[in-house]
Amino acid sequence: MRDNRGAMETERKPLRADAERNRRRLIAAATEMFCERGLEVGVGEIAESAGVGRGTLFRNFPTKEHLIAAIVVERMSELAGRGRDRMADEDPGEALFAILEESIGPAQQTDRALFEALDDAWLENDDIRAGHAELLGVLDALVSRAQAAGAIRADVGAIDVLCMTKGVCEASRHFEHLDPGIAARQFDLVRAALTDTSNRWPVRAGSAAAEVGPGRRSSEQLLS
Amino acid sequence: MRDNRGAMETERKPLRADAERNRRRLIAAATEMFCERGLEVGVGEIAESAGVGRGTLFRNFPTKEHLIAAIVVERMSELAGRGRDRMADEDPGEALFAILEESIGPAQQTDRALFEALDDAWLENDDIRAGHAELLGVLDALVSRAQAAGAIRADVGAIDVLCMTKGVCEASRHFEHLDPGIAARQFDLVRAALTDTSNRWPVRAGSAAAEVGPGRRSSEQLLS
DNA sequence: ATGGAAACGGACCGCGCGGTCCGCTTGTGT
DNA sequence: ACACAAGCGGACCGCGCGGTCCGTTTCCAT
Repeated sequence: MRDNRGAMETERKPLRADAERNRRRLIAAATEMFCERGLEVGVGEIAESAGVGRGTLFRNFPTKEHLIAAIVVERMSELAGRGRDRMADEDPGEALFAILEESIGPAQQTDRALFEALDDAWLENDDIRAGHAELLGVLDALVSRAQAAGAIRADVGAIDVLCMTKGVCEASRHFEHLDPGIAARQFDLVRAALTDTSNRWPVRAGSAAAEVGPGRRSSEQLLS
Repeated sequence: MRDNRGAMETERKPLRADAERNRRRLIAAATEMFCERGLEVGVGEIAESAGVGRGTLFRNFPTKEHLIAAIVVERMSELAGRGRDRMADEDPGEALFAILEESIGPAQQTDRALFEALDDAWLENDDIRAGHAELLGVLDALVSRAQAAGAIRADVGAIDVLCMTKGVCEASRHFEHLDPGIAARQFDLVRAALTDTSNRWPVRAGSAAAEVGPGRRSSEQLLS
C-alpha cells in the first residue's frame, strides 16, 4: 500500500526551525503575489519577496506548479470552508449570494490566483482538481438549498453559478478603469439572472441536472 | 500637418506582386491562428503556416503587436459593421441579442483574438483603442434602441452588456469539457439578466449613464 | 535579355523564464 | 564545544520567445 501522497498531504516530516520559517515566508509571499498579480509572476520575484534564494524555493516546491497548487488548494479549501459555514445561515438565498459576493464579487479583486486556477488547463493537476471538486460540492449544496427555498431559479446548476460569477467578475477587471464600479453592477446582473423565476427566459435544455455529477462526487470529500 | 498614420491606414504604397500575395497569406494565417488559439501563438508558427520566412513577416509588420493590431482591428470593424446592419432589423431586442449571440455567443468559440484584445492592456495601442471605441459606439446604439423599445432593462449601458457577454462566454470555454453546452445556457442567463424589467433587482447606482462617454465619443468615427 | 531594386528567408542575437548544482552557512544532538 | 547533517543561495544552464541581418533570389521596367 502506498503512502497517501497526492491531495491532502498535511503530514510532513519535521523541518529544521529555519527551514520551517522560510517555508512559511515563501507561502505567504506567493499567496500575496499570486492573488494580486496572477499566476504568471516569476519564481525569482517570489523568492526575493520572501527574502530567500531561489534554491530554497525549489527545495520546498520542486516545481512552480507545485507551489501554485499549494497556494491555490489552500485558497479553495478556505473558500469551501466559508461556504460550509454559510449552510447554517437562515436565508438560503442570501447565504449563496453572500458567499459569491464575498469571495468572487466586487468586494475583493484580490483573487486572481483562484480564478486563473479555475481553468481546465489546471485540472490536469490532481491536487487542484480535488480542490475544485470540493468547492463545486459545497457550491452545489448551497445552490440546492437556495433552490429548495425558491430563492433562485431551478434550472441552473452549481457549475452555471460558478461559471457566470467567475466570468463576469474577471471581465469586470478589464473594464474597471473605463467604468469604475462596474464589478458591483455586474454582480447585481448575475443576481438578477439567477433570481428570475418568471420562466420567460428559460435556459436551454442541457446537462445541468446530469452535470451535478462531478459536484455530487465531490460531496463525499466534503463532509468531514 | 502630419500624415494620418494611426488608425485606418487603408492606403499603402503599392507592393510588388509577390509581396502583396505574401502579405495576404500572412494576414489569413494570423487571423485563423489568433482566433483559434489566442494571441500567444508565436510569430514563427504563423510565418510557417503562411509559408513564408520570419523575415517576411517582420517586414510587413515591424512588431508582433502591429500584426495583432491589424488582425484585431479588422475583426472589430467587421463586427461593428454587422452591428450597424442590425440597426435596420425590425425587432430591436432581437437585433441586439442576435449580434451578441452570433459574434460572442456560443455559436462560435473562434474569437479568442477579439476577446483577448478586449483587455485594458491592449487599449494602450491606438489602433485597437479606436476599434474598441467604434465597437462600443455601435453597441451603444443597439442597446439604446432596445431600451427605447422596452426590450431590455433601462439601467444598463453598452459596457455592461459587452462586459457580461464577454465574461460569460470566455468563462464558458473553461467549463465546456466538464459540461458541454454550458455556453448556450450561460447566454440564456445573460438574456434573462438583461431582460428582467421587474426592477426587483436594480443594478447599483453607478456611472452607467456617465460612462456612455467613451461610447458616444466613438460614435463620431462610426458614422460614414 | 538584363540590370538593379525590391523582396525573401533562415541563421543569428539578446532576453527572461523555470529549473539545477554545489561550495558555504547554520542549526542541533551529543 | 564540536562535528556533521540539514539547509542555504546565487551562479549557472537550456529553452523558446520576439526581433535583426545580410547573402541570395525574384520581379519588373527598360
